[in-house]
Amino acid sequence: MQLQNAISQSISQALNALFEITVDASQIALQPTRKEFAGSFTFVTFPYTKQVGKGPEQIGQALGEYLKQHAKEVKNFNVVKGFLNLEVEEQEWLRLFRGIMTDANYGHGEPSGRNVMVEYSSPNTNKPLHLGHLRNNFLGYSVSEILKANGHKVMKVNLVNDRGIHICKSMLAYEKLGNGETPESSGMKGDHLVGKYYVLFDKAYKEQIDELVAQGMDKEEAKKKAPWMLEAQDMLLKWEQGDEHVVNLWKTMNSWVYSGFDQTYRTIGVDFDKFYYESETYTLGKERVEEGLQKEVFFKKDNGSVWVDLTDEGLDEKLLLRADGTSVYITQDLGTAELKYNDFPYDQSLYVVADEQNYHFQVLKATLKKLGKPYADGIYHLSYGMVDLPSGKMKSREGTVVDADELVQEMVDTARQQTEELGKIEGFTPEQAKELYHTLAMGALKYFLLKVDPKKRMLFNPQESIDFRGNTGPFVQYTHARISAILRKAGEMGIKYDPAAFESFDNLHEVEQEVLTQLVNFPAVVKEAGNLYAPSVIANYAYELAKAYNRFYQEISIFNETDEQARSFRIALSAMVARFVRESMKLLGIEVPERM
RNA sequence: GGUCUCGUAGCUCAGCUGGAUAGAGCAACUGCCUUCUAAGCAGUAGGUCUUUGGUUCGAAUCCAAACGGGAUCACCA
Repeated sequence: MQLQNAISQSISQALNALFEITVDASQIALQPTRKEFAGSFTFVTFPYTKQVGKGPEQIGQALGEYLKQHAKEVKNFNVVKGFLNLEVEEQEWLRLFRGIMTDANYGHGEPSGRNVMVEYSSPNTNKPLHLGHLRNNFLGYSVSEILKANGHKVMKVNLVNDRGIHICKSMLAYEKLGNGETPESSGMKGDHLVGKYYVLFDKAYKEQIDELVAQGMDKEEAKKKAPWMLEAQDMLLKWEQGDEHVVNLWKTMNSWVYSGFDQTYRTIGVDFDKFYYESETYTLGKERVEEGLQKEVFFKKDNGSVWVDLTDEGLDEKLLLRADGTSVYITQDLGTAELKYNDFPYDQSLYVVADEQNYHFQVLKATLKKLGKPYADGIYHLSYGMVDLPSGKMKSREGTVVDADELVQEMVDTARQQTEELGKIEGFTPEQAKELYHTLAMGALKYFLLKVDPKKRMLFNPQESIDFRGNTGPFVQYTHARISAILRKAGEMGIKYDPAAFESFDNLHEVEQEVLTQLVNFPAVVKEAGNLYAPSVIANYAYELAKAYNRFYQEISIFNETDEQARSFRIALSAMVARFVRESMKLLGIEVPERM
């Protein structure tokens, strides 16, 4: 970073000295030099030909000569067409490297003073988590870590969707068919037990519809008139009236689900600073509607329903309150936005929610803007695509889902199998082995879901289990394990590798240079990932870093090196790679093993 | 139909605010373990960057249109 800035400065000066044109250093973009050419940074001269009145190669030559003389960082240069490739003095690289070694905070932004709230997970309490939720959870957790690394204060929240007709469905089915079954009596995890009754409801409901249709009823009509649907609606009404029996059932079943979720959250390694429950927030928002009516940014229709007109924003009119005065989905969100802001005055509020709700969040933001809320601008919908199966979209009700707990278990099994096949399990206690399998399984899974741009839909094929080779989590983890072995050995041999141990080393090998370039990039990568809310940027970086290191590892021997300074440098380089692999993976919520 | 979004190798995906001959992994094929962990490394092969126009010295990248996939447009959540 500083290196590039220094060179940009010099180029700015050179342009001024040679051609008498003024270009601010911040406007001078350097790009990494392509592998085929000598050099580290490339400056493109085409854009300046008009201003200067000379050809691109001429400019490149003149600039190169000037920089070689005047810029201490520049060792040499070459010009290919309009591309000025600059070779950097090795001492500069090594100076940077020593700086990184002694800066424990390297790559982490200074405290920004900005507050960011990240809402993610936000499950329904009527069914267990599935693969789609995993993408959500990993994204939310990782983005939070990345934002923290950028110096922001982050609050992770989970808005639990614990009320509504869908919850009543599983409650009703349980009452009808449950026979007092409990997680203890059935041996099922609580969320799975409740999910079972949700599916049972749907099955019975469909049969009832078919029956009514067979009796000659219209299908839409049948959907509304099916007996269990009517009963579920009745149950919802009772719940809202505080009916003791219904509320108790609700509490019981919810507690089962929560203990199930807790277990899953622990397993997958995500957590939250605060929980909101929709059962406590669903009445909020009506004051906001009232406020909007007073400010005359909302309007009332003849039947008493309240609307906001967003046609100027390219959206439609949107209902905010029903004619009977009850709230709809968006009403609640208006309320919770205010509640969240009061709890934690944020500069930004991220909602990690699937892209099927893109429209909803546009409306939410536009509506809060109409209300003149100061926090409206900070609202950002971090939208992500569905995870598709080869058979198409996942649907909980139809049972065509990849269950999160099952998937994790399968990954653990695969990890065990692979490790055993490779014979890498010697010297592990059973506990250590178990821990390793879990680390690898979660590494593979998280990396798989996070390396892809969130916006894109992605395909998951359960038949082809997630890979442990190539561009994967375990590949990166493996690199860390390898380095750990080296560091252990260096420790046993008593080899020092602090900056003083390679003080006069200055003979960088090409592959070492590449590793170093990657290390130097880390802060820029963290920043970019933070600006874009993109864990994929980090994942790709971790992969590139690991790849560069593996090449170095293969080509250059460390312990057979007779030059002590060179040997120390290589160990130090390894140690730094391990450190930034670990830090990158931490930003993805992935742990790295010492041995594997 | 309106709006949003995606379209890059057989498959899954990278390609930052436009730059050189478009990159990885998987799958296929070739080499490399008596030397720091082969979950690795090196290599071969695989492309009309959906199409057509535009802007530019220069376009996978920006703009427009078309085509194709997906989402959404409820007094559901």
